Amino acid sequence: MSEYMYLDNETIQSLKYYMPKNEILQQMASFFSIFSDGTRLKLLSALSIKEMCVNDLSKSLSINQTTVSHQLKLLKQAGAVKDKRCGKVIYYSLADKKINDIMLGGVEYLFE
Amino acid sequence: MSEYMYLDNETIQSLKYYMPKNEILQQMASFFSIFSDGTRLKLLSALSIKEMCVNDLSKSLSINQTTVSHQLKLLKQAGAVKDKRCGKVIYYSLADKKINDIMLGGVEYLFE
DNA sequence: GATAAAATTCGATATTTTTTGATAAAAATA
DNA sequence: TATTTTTATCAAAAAATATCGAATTTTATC
Repeated sequence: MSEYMYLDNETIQSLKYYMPKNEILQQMASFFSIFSDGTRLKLLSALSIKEMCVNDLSKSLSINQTTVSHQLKLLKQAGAVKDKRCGKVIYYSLADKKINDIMLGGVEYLFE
Repeated sequence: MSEYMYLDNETIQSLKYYMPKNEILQQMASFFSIFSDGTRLKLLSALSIKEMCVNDLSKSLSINQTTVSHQLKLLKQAGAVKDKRCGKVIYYSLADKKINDIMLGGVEYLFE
């Protein structure tokens, strides 16, 4: 059994040149993992309607406050949301309209 | 402390009408989880170049053959890849060009 | 039918993720 | 300053995932 079974040389060269490097693949995986959890998608969907504080997100979406805080932290680290403090309240919002576009891309693939 | 803190009625109505239902959010999460793993992204990237069989993917990408098979199964269940048997070989390929577009969307968000 | 090649399933393990209660920290207010 | 409100952190339990060797299944070929 040779190293490759059915791959032609041209494809092997293509793989060599066009495959993203492991580090890039890891960054992509981290980015998409943002959207791979229902709780986070729920938070992002809500924030696409209006900026909100932790407690209102928790109450309106029926998610434990600690969980909301934790997931918002992940979302912020990933650059998907930003925050703004007004007195004792911290308002969260989508960091970029593209975040919503990516979610819509998923909906489109699934339901169209 | 009232049920909501700073949410106005208009936003509460918007949430009621525009928030995706939990089942939809779960389906979206499942879909995006496809792209949330480096190994799967590597497989999808390779398949975006050319259809390939399990063994060639394993050899060319240096991923354990069992792992390749396992992840391809997940990718197939999620509708991201399709397969085609030719004799004893099963060729895998992207199910839809959109799968590649979504990966490119991630690259774009990260690096542009 | 026997053998070999290719892919899948199974089972065990290790790792990561998610969730949550308790608690702490930050800011406003009395 | 003491208290209340709002959010974040910590630690632990629960759940989900990824990987890989061994065994099994499927198909082709001899």
